[in-house]
Amino acid sequence: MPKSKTHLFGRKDVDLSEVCKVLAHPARIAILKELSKRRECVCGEIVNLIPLAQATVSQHLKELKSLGLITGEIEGPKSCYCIHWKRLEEVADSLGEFFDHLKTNYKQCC
Amino acid sequence: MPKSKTHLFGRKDVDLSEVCKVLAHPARIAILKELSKRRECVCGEIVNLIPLAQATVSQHLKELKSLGLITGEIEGPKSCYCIHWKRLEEVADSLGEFFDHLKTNYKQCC
DNA sequence: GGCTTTTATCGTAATATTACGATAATAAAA
DNA sequence: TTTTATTATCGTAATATTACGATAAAAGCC
Repeated sequence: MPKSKTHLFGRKDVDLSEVCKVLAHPARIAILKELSKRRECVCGEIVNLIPLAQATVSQHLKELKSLGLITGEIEGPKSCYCIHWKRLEEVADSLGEFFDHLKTNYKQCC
Repeated sequence: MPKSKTHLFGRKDVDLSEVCKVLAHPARIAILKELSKRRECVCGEIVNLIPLAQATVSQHLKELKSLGLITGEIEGPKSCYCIHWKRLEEVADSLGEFFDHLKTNYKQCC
């Protein structure tokens, strides 16, 4: 596509679309689900649970991290990824608010 | 990217990611907001409200339509797009359930 | 010190998305 | 019937995403 046009849209719309973009891949959905299941952040297993190459999983983890949905500390041969619950709540709320906002204008028309 | 790997993931994860993909563009967020404001589906205006070329807006509308979020009837020089509220509710619910599902596993760890 | 294990990053190819001009299609208006 | 207005579709270029092999980086173990 020629030049990106995101700057022509409102901050809120862009933010929301970026949240959705991060969630717009089954691997990232699956990673969030798996991470939520585990009490301890033994997350080396993530690579084995996701049917993609290690490098690819690492890339998906990075995107989740960039949105703040997960936190990760790596110590050499170990890593510790887990869900950043506070941020997850924020993200869930902003999506919820978006739908609620649409619904406040509900007027059946066709 | 080489071959798509979506078939390696569960149906639910894929469905949810596709919902998010459709919402992952500020123009489509803006279109939904604008459509929700209008009682009547006079939607030719949409093109003027979105800072993109007509062809591009039409393409975004098509994607929203493909997910069932909007309905559209075109009659020659007029069109009638509006929000498909029932479907919107479904989509909102599936996202809400996803976050709720994650939260049921909430265990603070780091 | 070298080895092992785990994860991140780099480079790169394949594919998907985004964007728009040009054009076709549609139905009403003149 | 010819014009006019509106919207969809086609073709195509630019850009973004996805995926992976290869390699680097980190920290513990021998």
